[in-house]
Amino acid sequence: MTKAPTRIQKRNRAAILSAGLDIFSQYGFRGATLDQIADAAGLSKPNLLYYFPSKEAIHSALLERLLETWLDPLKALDGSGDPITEIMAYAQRKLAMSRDFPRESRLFANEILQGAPRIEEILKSDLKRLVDQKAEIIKAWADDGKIAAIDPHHLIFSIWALTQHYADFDVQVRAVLGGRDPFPDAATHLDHLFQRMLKVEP
Amino acid sequence: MTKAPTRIQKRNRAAILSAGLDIFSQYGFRGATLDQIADAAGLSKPNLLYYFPSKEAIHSALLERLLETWLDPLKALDGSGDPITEIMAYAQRKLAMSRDFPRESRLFANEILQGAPRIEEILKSDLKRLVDQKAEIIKAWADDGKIAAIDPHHLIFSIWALTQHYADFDVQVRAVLGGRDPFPDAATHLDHLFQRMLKVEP
DNA sequence: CGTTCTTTTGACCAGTTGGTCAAACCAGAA
DNA sequence: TTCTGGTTTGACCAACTGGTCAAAAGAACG
Repeated sequence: MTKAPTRIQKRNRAAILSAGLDIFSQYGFRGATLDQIADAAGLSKPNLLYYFPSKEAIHSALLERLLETWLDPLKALDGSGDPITEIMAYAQRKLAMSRDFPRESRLFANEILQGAPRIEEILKSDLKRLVDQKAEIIKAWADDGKIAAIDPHHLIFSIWALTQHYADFDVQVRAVLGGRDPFPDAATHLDHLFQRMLKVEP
Repeated sequence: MTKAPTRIQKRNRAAILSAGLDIFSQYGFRGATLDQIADAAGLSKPNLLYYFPSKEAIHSALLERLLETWLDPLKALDGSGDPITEIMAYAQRKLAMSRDFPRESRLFANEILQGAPRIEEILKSDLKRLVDQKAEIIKAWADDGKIAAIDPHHLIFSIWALTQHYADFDVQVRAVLGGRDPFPDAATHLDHLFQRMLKVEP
């Protein structure tokens, strides 16, 4: 029977997770150190290990929380809605996540770059199942002539690529743009792009 | 005056760079260890340090070689060619690079994810200059009605995102596709996509 | 106030890390 | 064959790594 967490526990656990997100999303699991995370969280290393039993545990907690929310936008894609509206809304939701949760996006990117050792099974089961199911919906729309004929899986990959790029490659994007905020323009750009991509030929 | 490299030097330096590319592209600079690299290169650690003076030196050599070839496809975009052909050829060249040099793509991704500490200045100067110049060309095409009106910078970002995704997120893409090779389908998908994206409205 | 439970810390540990060095080894030219 | 310069290695080092522990310091509550 686990006790209810105290005020201090809540604060410190949150601080550790936020600090861990900062560090892990930048350096990956291997490149991050407990000293860095403890420092960023404003705690001593032994104190940090009082709240999480190991480096692994912090990372696992973050990945778990991430996967939970990461797939929600795709789950929300509704087969009974208007096809083009649905797909474009999904893309805009994902772009908003890149804007509002760039660290989560980079944590995920880092995990995949390292070969996804900790989540490969989930990708092959849960993620694949979800994507296959939504691809089915998109295929039906295409077959019915409601959107242009397009490979559903690669359409989903394209949405991921186009939106996550603005979080994962943020420093490059801003360097090229001379420091300007890319997101407003990115939103209208992707809007135009998906409109043209999906519109049925006259 | 530097001597010409011997046969052994050439072989070992190449082995080290290849091993370094393997390891750095997976784990990033901080996450990679000299022992890993030496092991992958089939050399002892002191022997490795006989050819490169430090971990930094190996990484720098790789980044330098990378940047040299990484921007060539964009440089080749020709303002005097046929607009749609030129842009689509650029996208296909970049996709081919994701297929043929995925480690280089991941090395670059890792560097950017970590905040690009070693190449930020180059991004802000050389890369920005090159992109601005090519964006100029694309803008002229759009103004002349030769391609659809589209934000040139974000068009370039889109090409980067859509193509590099297949290298950087390879394990995710393959997991979702059940292990199938994504590249043939990706090529035709991107072909259709850019065709629709760039075609001028009738 | 004192007691009990939670929280924090300094000292410490074994294994790993990037890097050094002198000595040994080896290939090839004379 | 010997000499020479390039090559390889084992032993070593200081700094850092993830993690432990007992003891000290705070909260919480009657």
